[in-house]
Order: sequence, then structure tokens, then C-alpha cells
Amino acid sequence: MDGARFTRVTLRRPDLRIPFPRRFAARLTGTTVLALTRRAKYLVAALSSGDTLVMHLGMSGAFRIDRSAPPAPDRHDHVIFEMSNGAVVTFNDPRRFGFMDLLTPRRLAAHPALSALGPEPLSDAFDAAALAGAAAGKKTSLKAALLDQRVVAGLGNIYAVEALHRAGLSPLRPAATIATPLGKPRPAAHRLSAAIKDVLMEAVARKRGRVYRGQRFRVYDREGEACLTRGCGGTVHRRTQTGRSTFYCPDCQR
DNA sequence: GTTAATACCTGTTCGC
DNA sequence: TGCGAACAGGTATTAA
Repeated sequence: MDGARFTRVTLRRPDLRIPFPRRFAARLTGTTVLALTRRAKYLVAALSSGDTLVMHLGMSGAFRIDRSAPPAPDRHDHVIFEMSNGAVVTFNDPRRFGFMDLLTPRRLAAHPALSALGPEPLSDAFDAAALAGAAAGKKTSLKAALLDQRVVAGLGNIYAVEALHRAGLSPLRPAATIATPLGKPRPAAHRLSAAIKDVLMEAVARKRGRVYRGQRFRVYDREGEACLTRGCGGTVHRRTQTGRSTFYCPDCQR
């Protein structure tokens, strides 16, 4: 998409999860994509107009790229970008949990979610020290801290649960317990930061990110089943934390 | 300032 | 079989 220009933008409804900004299509049309990047779970397109197109797939969103005439849109094709290079980019989102926004430089800099994002989990900037520093002093649970995008960017419920299980850490323990009073990493912070990287790298390698149900995890969605930790013999439990399902083994996750 | 709870949305699954 | 309730996800918003 880099270098391509929006020749036509079609909105097939006025909103996704939230309304499109005013004059969305008009402000995009004629601008060129200077760079397309990702930050946390956001897709970010820097535009020749100076604005920034921010896109989020929610949980069921997907882009389809057609190099020739696209098929007739179905009822979940919500946005159609026709590009100067001939590509037609269609955003499809059955559950409509995604969203798009078009930010001026001023609004981008002041964006409360984007500007406060923590480090990318697969980057060198994310390690035990960074994790411990972010968790130190927090009053919330370790699980809730992992879902806080200011602590680590882009981790979702399933992989937070999987990483805690792999690290042998209880999701219920206070986040601050992985750090010393001075914010230095305890052994738990080393195990957890490594587990997060492992879980994400394996997920990327599998390239099956769209399949949630039916996919087998080590602990997620396995309530009542045997814990898979070697030599554990425990049973997977389930509970709700901050409105999201947590799966864990009380025997091997401390 | 921090943390928790709610709203948003609809395809799928579950229980009666 | 059919129907309605519950559920899942991430973030913006509101409340505590």
C-alpha cells in the first residue's frame, strides 16, 4: 500500500463500533499512503495530507485485497478503499467491533490510548526490567496488568492467560509482586516476560490468528480439564477478572 | 491519579 | 426443533 493513493473511498454504513469521523471519505480521497505500520493492535497509515489513518480489526475484522475487480460486497463489507495501483482493499467485520479514525497531527500526539502504549512485547525494549518497572506499585492483579496496554502493548486476553500459565504465575496475585519495592525484577518477572515472548512467537508462527474457537490452547478454554504442566496433576479453573474470563491452574500457578 | 465497571456488536453456543 | 439467554473479544467511556 505504500505509495498508493486513495482514488475512491466507500463507506457502506455510517459506523463500525463507533461512528466514522466527519468527512472521512473526503479527507482520505486523493491522499497517498506514505507508510503503513502496526502499533499494538492498531494499523497506522501515515498520509501525505499529514493526517494519520488509524484502523483496528476488533475481534472479527479483516482486510481483503483484490488486484482485479472485486466480487459484489457482502453485508459485512463495510469499507472499500480503491487505490491508484489498482488494488481494491475491503474491510469486512461481521461483529463490527473494529473501528477507524482519521487523526490530525495534533489529535495523534494527544491520543490517550496511542500515545501511552507500552513497549512492543517482541522488541528488545520489553524485558523483565521493563515489565517489573511497569508493574511496580500497581494495586491491580497481575492478569489485569498484562491487559493494560500501557504495561505491554498488544497483549490480549487469551495470550495473557497462556503466558501466565507458562510462567507458573497466578493471575490473581497482585501485579506488584513480580517486582521488588524499588521496582527491580524478581525471578517471576523474568519468567513472565520470557513466557509472553514465547507465546506470541509461537502464535505468529502458527499463522492461525483468526481461529479462536476450535483452536486448542494450553489452558485457555480448558475449564475442568487436566492441567498440562508436566508433573502437575491439577485441574484448570475458570473465573472472571475485570469482565474477562481467566483460566488457570491453582496447583502450579502461584 | 488509578482502578473497576459498562457499553458497544453480533455470530455462535448453550440450556430449556 | 425452536427460542431466548449467555458468551466472546478490545477499547472508549463513565463511574467510583
